[in-house]
Amino acid sequence: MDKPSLPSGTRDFGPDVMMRRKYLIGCIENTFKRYGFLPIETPALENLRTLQGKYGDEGDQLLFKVLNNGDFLAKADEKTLLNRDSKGLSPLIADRGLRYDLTVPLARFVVMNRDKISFPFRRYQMQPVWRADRPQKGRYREFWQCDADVLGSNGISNEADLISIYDDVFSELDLKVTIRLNHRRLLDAFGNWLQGTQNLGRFMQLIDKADKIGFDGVSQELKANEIPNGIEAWTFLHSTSQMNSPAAILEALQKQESIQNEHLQEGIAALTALFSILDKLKLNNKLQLDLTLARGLSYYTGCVLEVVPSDDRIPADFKIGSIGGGGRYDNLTEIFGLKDVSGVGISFGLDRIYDIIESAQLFPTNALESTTILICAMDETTIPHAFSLAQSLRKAGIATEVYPTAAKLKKQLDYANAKGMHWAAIIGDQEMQSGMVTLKNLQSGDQQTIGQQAITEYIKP
RNA sequence: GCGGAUAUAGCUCAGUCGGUUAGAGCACCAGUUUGUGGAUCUGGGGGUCGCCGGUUCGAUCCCGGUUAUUCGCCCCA
Repeated sequence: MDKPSLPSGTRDFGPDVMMRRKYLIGCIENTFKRYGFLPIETPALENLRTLQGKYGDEGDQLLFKVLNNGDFLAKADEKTLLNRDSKGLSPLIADRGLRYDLTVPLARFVVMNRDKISFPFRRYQMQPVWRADRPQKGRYREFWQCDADVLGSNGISNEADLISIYDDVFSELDLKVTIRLNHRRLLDAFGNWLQGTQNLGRFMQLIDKADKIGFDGVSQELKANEIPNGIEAWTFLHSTSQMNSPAAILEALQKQESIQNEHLQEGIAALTALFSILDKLKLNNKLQLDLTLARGLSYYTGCVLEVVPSDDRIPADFKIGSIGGGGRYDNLTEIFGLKDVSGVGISFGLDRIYDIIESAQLFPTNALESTTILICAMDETTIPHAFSLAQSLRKAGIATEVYPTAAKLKKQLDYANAKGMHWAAIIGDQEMQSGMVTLKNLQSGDQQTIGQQAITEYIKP
């Protein structure tokens, strides 16, 4: 018999981990609801046509494809087969794939259900996604995203709402983060200076690495890639980003002659409006207008957002990258045949948030609580009685278990301890005859014999 | 797609400069006279030392391959 194993990049979650994941999920979901978002779910499988071409070339390569059923090779082209041409063959044998994120499925959903949706459509979705990436620390092949998106509204106030959600959730989780913000239009404005959109795309890719390789690293890469005016543009961007107020940054952009065009004005107008709302909100976490933030996903067209942890309690060597991201995408539904629907959304990377909070030991201890009381029967004949007591406790909202056999008391109490229970109720001959129960506090060790009705009052804090 | 590291009990890991019965802690089971636990004690079960091949009288240990895991790079949550 083979040893059982898991596909790489996937994990089982035991009860202790699940309790904490549920705590995170609950916190995020409650916040989404508080902002008026409604849930949807979509299938794990999507048609590959839906997924392909939305995430850039790199993204396409990371799609998990699902082999067709039936005798698919019979229909395959002979040349392709004989040439062992994987790229040519794959469209012939795989029509479906696992979803890569929740945004593209949302766009498909909205297009298909446009008649039932009233816009602006505020939906949230918390489901696993899959990427055929090389697993490493903080990177899994199956991981959860928790998304909130607004579709069908251009208003920049939506961005303010979403930033506020980020702030609320991480405040509630007691994790200090920095929310980075930029606008694609501001970067688009650099197109002319860099002499072309291709250079601009490469430029954005390179400056996005600034956190990792620093100012000089990016400069070297720009030089190596021979981006026209790349160094000049980067030097300007970098120094401008150092300024501490958004107003100062926007002003500096206005003064830079090489980027004067309609893109720049559009971006500045949007951000000015956004900050006029955000100025009225009290945020607990740092919000940073960072012109070097580009973000990889190719469908963003407006604001882009990213959340990075910035909490002192995280061990210094625990580096894991961003734990959330989002932005505005103006044309995503158009690909599926619905024009003029702008979308904006954010995503929480549940698994990374878990890893961070675990590393900083910020999970509340009560996130682990499970069963409150164990009923221990001393012999088989008292088990039915134990069940009737359990039923009344459960009706009172107390999580109750009956130990399934009349095992030795030591064993039953060991079990209660292992599950972190607070109470044990012991029922034997003595209790049966008197109609009482021996109630033991497993933390203090105190115990007393009391009437069955009194238990509920006793246990409830 | 590229590079590094690792692979021994259910888990975390020792170890053998190549040599007879491969160890520890945790977990599990049993007992300490049959109704009192959360690090009492005693005992017990459990391993073709990842897989295939080579060197050798002899390989868990050395060498080659392979697979898996893991950490980086690319990219990303």
